[in-house]
Amino acid sequence: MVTKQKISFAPSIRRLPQYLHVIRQFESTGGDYISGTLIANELNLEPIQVRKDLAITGIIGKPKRGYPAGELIKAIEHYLGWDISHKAIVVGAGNLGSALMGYQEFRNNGLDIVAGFDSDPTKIGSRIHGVQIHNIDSLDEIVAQIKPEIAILTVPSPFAQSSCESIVKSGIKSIWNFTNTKLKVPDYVSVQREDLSSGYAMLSVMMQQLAKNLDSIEN
Amino acid sequence: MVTKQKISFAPSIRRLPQYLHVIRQFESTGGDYISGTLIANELNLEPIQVRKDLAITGIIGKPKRGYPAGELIKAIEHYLGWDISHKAIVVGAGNLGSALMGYQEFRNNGLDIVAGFDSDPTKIGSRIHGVQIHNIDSLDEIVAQIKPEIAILTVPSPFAQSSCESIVKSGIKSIWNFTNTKLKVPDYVSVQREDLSSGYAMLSVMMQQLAKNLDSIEN
DNA sequence: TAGATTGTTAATCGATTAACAATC
DNA sequence: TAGATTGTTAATCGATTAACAATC
Repeated sequence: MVTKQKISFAPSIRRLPQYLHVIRQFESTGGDYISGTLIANELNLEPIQVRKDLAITGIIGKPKRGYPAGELIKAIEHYLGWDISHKAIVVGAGNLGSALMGYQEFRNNGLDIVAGFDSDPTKIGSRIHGVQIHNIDSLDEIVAQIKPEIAILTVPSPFAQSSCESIVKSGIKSIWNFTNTKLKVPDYVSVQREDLSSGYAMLSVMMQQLAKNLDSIEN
Repeated sequence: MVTKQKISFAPSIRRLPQYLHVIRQFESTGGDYISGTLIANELNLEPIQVRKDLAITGIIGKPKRGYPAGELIKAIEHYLGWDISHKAIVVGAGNLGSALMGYQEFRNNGLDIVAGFDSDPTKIGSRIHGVQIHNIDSLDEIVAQIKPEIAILTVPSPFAQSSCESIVKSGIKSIWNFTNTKLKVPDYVSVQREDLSSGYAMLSVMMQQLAKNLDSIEN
């Protein structure tokens, strides 16, 4: 049986795209070797953390000089699988779905959104950011044709579970879930949850600490 | 000096909204006492983790019965500050900004989006999901009037830093950053970064493990 | 009552940070 | 060369999980 696995080094993996961004910028301005210290300064992190994180990609740096920027970019991209193209569909072509279809950053990193799906007749047949929108009823058929690896789920939450089931039935095994619904999926399907509420919770607690700090200064 | 602080219990705080969602649903169907075990089952977590997390809100449960649902909801809401209204503005009324303005989940949790800002003349003066869109040049003025606590930043990344500076100058101290830009802000301003790339990185690594597992089964 | 569930205390696990020799 | 930076090994820190007495 394929057991649901935890991803090791999750915190490091989540930081890699930030590094990639900084290193690409560095390279595009003609930079040659980039040090962990420089990356750390740019992102308000500790140099040792950057070095440890980069090590998981297999890159070897040069003492005193840093890491060869070009190779480092390739190493991160390869580690993340961003050096090859991944076809994806967007299920739910509302505002959020539309935003994601137009997100250039994804395309730069191998995520190729090839189709959108919606139930709204005024959207079906149109193109959003160049992506053709299909009737959600034709999901099975079109997935069979174009064989995408990823489904990005951006429907309103009441439709999340049922849409998810259509996606699973169509044969897609990776779902990026932007709804606030905990999806029930078979073991062989993996779900990455993108939970805006959790970010809002963090923001809220930060705000309370901010208020507390101001109080303690004033009094 | 107000030093930039780390939030303790961040992982627990991030899970609280999920619990809240489950408990509200439970209560709305007439549920009385809800056990940590039930919540854990619903979210594929360990009961002990749920109990530990709930404990930080100060809730006291009853052995054998669980937690009083109504009180538990109030405790979580209060811990997060979601029991009082927080005025927010959205800077950048593109697709993502529009999606957030229409996100009912936020309104249910005290986040009151009272104005949007954009530089596009066709948007200025209109309403998106009921929210009035203003010229970004009038940010200062309107913030002075309505005194929002939070700015949600959804401009294209080339404008992120400059928009951020306008926000800071206007006096707002909490920024929810949906751009992929690392913002440079004074010490007394806190930024919550919502980084879609990090989610995509996790998804990508999950997909690789999926592929590896299938391989090992086939061979 | 019996047994499920709580809260507490301790053990484990993994991530971050520190220390430092190696080196370009 | 001198010194900044690497990679490795160890120490610390915090989060998760386990064990279990208390109890409704």
